[in-house]
Amino acid sequence: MSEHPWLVQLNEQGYRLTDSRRAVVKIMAESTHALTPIEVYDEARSTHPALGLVTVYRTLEALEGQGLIQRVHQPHGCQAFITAPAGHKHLLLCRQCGETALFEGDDLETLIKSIARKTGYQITEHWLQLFGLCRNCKKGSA
Amino acid sequence: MSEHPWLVQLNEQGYRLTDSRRAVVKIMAESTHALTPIEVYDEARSTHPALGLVTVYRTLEALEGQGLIQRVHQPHGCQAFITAPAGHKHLLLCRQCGETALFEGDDLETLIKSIARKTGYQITEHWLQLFGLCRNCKKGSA
DNA sequence: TTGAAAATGAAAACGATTTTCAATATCAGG
DNA sequence: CCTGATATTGAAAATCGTTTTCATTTTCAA
Repeated sequence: MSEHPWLVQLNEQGYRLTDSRRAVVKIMAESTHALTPIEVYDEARSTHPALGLVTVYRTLEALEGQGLIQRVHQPHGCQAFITAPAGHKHLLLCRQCGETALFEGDDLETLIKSIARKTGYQITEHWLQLFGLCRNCKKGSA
Repeated sequence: MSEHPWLVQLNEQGYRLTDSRRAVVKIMAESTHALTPIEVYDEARSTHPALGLVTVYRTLEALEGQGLIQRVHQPHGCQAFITAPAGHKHLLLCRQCGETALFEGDDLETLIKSIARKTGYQITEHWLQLFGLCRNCKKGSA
């Protein structure tokens, strides 16, 4: 049985591989939507009914620590997670169905440098996130 | 006694003016840092010791509803509020002292249009936030 | 001045997250 | 393949931030 790359990475970092972790990783790695701990819990129990919510929290924490998932901030709450993009990408979220898309955004360099000059701040990090309607939801609401 | 503009606005919207609201408004309107409900509570009680935390929550909710304050999202939490800027501005936060600065950022139009074209999303809102060190904290850590 | 209605603060309820802990599962070494 | 040290688990309890409930107080229009 060959393990998912995330499990391999966790294992290399000293984490043991358990069915609970496998169940959580499967759900998170395959989702195109941001999922809250409870949502992960509910979905993952279809594979592994004995799973506890506590373990979901702990596994999400480990995955976040490894940079494999990231927290998503939204107007309605900030508990949901998605797969972390490789490289520096920004997030685009559908307000209706929650689908996420990613885009490169480093045209920001110029803007950021100019802000740094104007404000005297040394800027170390930036968050850019867009909200809207995905292709599908756009049709539905037209 | 002439009231703070925020209180005038609340009053015009049908809210009654109370000492509790005056205390919360005073703290929020004068702060240059993002404040959590508990921080507002603690600071406001120096003026009005009888203040209850519940009333802080309710007043912050009213102020947010009026667009006078806004929630700030940070890596460590998303419960803090700051004065809402007039017009569309973006946020710059000092990671060390929490001081906030604002800047205009509508050079984003081009970027946003291009993302919309590429992804098929209809983009309705954007969040841009920068983190770094303010002029003062930069010195301290050098 | 008065009284209806809004607002208050204390306490209880609530939901999400964390901690505690005894039982279980993993996996390196024999 | 066993075995055992130890990481991991899930249930329950604890905790934290926030919301609701409710009897009392305050505001403000009449």
